[in-house]
Amino acid sequence: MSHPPLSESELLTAAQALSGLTLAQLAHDNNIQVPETLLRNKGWIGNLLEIALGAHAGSKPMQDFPELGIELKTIPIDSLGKPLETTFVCVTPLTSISGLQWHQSNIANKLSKVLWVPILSEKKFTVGERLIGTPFLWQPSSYQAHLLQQDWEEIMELIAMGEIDSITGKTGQVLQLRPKAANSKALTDAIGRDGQPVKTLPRGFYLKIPFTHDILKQEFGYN
DNA sequence: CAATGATCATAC
DNA sequence: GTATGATCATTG
Repeated sequence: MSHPPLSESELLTAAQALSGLTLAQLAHDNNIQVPETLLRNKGWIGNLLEIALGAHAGSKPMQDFPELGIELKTIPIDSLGKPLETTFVCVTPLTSISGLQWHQSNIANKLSKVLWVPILSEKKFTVGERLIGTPFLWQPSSYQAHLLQQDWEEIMELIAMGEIDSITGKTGQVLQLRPKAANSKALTDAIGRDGQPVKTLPRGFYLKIPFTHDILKQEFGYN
């Protein structure tokens, strides 16, 4: 598919039609070469699915399918359906954040509706051998939304108070703040302990594995 | 061996 | 550098 889907059902149907395909098959269908490893192609799977589903290509801070209000996320899983990695959501704003509310944040918008595409990515598989699982649409339950908002507010409060360096990957129940940069020497503006401008490592919001695991269990059940 | 911290490619 | 797509790899 080279055009954007016109409706939610069209998108879901197109995505589910990919279920069972290997990444090599999908890559071939889209005239894309399969890398031997993801070491230098970390976003390859996500990009492949974007192309296959006609997602809005671009580097703007918005959903993949803005007209449908849907964000596309691939998620690597093992044979038991457990996520193998955390899920990156978006870059975290570190300045001009006073008064920013959860409901107007980029992360809340992106997580308001997600098309999850599980990829069976066990280590014994080459990239091309990995299998596309069953895609499904998800919207956070009131409880999940509450957990996300709580973590977001805790983290953003610390950032606003100039305590970003006290935040680690352990902060938060379902959401975490971690580096999101080219390397550990990258610098961006943030708020210092006395409210003064300081330089720090760019950060991003990630969904912790137990949280995304729960989403998958909720969809597919245990076992 | 899970989880946190570090890193890779690309467009602009 | 920022924003897109994430996974790598060292640490505990």
